[in-house]
Amino acid sequence: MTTATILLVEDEPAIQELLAFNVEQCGFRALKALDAEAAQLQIKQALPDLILLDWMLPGSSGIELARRLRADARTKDIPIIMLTARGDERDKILGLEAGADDYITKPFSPRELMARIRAVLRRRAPQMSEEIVSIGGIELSPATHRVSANGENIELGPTEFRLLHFFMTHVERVYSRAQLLDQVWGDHVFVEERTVDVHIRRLRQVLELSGLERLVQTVRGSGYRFSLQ
Amino acid sequence: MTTATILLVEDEPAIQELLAFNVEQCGFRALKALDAEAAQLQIKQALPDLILLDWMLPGSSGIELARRLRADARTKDIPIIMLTARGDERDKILGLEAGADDYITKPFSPRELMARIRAVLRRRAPQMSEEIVSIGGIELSPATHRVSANGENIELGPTEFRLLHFFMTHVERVYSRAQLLDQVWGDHVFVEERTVDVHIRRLRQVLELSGLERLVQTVRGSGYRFSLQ
DNA sequence: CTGAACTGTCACGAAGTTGTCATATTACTT
DNA sequence: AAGTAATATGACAACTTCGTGACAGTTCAG
Repeated sequence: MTTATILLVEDEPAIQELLAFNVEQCGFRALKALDAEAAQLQIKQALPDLILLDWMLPGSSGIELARRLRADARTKDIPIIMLTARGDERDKILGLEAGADDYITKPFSPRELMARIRAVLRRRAPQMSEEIVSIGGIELSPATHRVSANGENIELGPTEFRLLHFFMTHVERVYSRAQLLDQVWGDHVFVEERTVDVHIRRLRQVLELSGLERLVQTVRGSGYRFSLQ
Repeated sequence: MTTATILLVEDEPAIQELLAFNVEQCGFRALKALDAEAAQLQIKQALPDLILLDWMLPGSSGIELARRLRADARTKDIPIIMLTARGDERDKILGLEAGADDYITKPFSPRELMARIRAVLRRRAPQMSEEIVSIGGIELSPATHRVSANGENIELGPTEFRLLHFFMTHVERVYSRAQLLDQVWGDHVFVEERTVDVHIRRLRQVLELSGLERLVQTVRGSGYRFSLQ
């Protein structure tokens, strides 16, 4: 779950600051744009995960920007939440028509804003894989978050679960500690490479408890490999 | 099947009366609301089987109301037929997008209106029949809003009921707090994720009182799972 | 109006998880 | 066989996540 980037398009600096504060408070990264042109540049470069768009912008209107974004294949899937003045029904309708995902009327509480942001991001979030991975007597189901070896249930911590899932879908190949950190932990985390060793050990321990040995193999000087023999 | 209740949301009293007359003539029960606010109150209390909604309302628009209803888990399955002025294509498109099930243009014949009402009710019928869900000794009947475990009756609050219903129809799979909020509370309900924990606890409490344990399981770091094992 | 039922939020402690280190063990080289 | 580099392991403190009881705001029937 990498931190989502949110672009704030708002011409009033004071409000923009407020938004940025709230957004960052909740652990998101905030980008800022004061008008539609600046916004478009930012969007092309940074491809934010969500756009918070004030409907009343100087020059090119917010609705215009929304239309343009929806027309471009690269940006048409970026969700938009629009900020509108209270009770401006026409704007709401036009906005939703132009492809906004949700709207919020000023003034709004930080809590409501955050709730809507999370709701929209959640709705866009990719579905978790439904597919059951099965290999060498081990069965792993991401949807139910269960692992079994020869029918017996296995208990795994979150990290060991992800690690095993990765290995089961990348059999036979050797991965360095750095690669495993990228793939299983995420490429943004700062963690000692040796930490991988520890989790490999924990995974081995649980697997051996179920009579499965030598599945995770050490390749001295290179990394680890998941293999059936 | 009990007589269906139909809510008429129409600001023009004369037209509302006409609608009520026609509806009641056909053996349905008619509720009335003159604006969106009154409508929302009625809906929450009476849970009508169908809503006949004029698109042009004073204050908060019909589209607004429709969206709100669709966002709330309790009301999202209530069918909506919208009344539009002749040939207002934009409204039709928006209306269907917002979740209306059908539309009818003014002026309309009573016969046409009734035909559409019956059609929509019929279409929803299979869902309304709400077969009893039964699993692992628990029986849940959406129609009567009752739950029993091994024959013994169980008392559940509305939210716990919906939560259990969802779990019973989605066994084994793990759901995050966010997903449960979407599915059980509704998309646009803004509630802290931890609130889910509290309702899970309340549900567990009641179930354990009936000798059913470990049905709702915690999957640390991921969410919750309903499972018989 | 009053009391009961229900809901959402919070604070706190309990329980589980994680990253890191020190030390032991192993594998390889010479 | 000894020396050295790489890996395994056990311990542990910091950190997250979860369970739980309390509580205040609402709704609603009587």
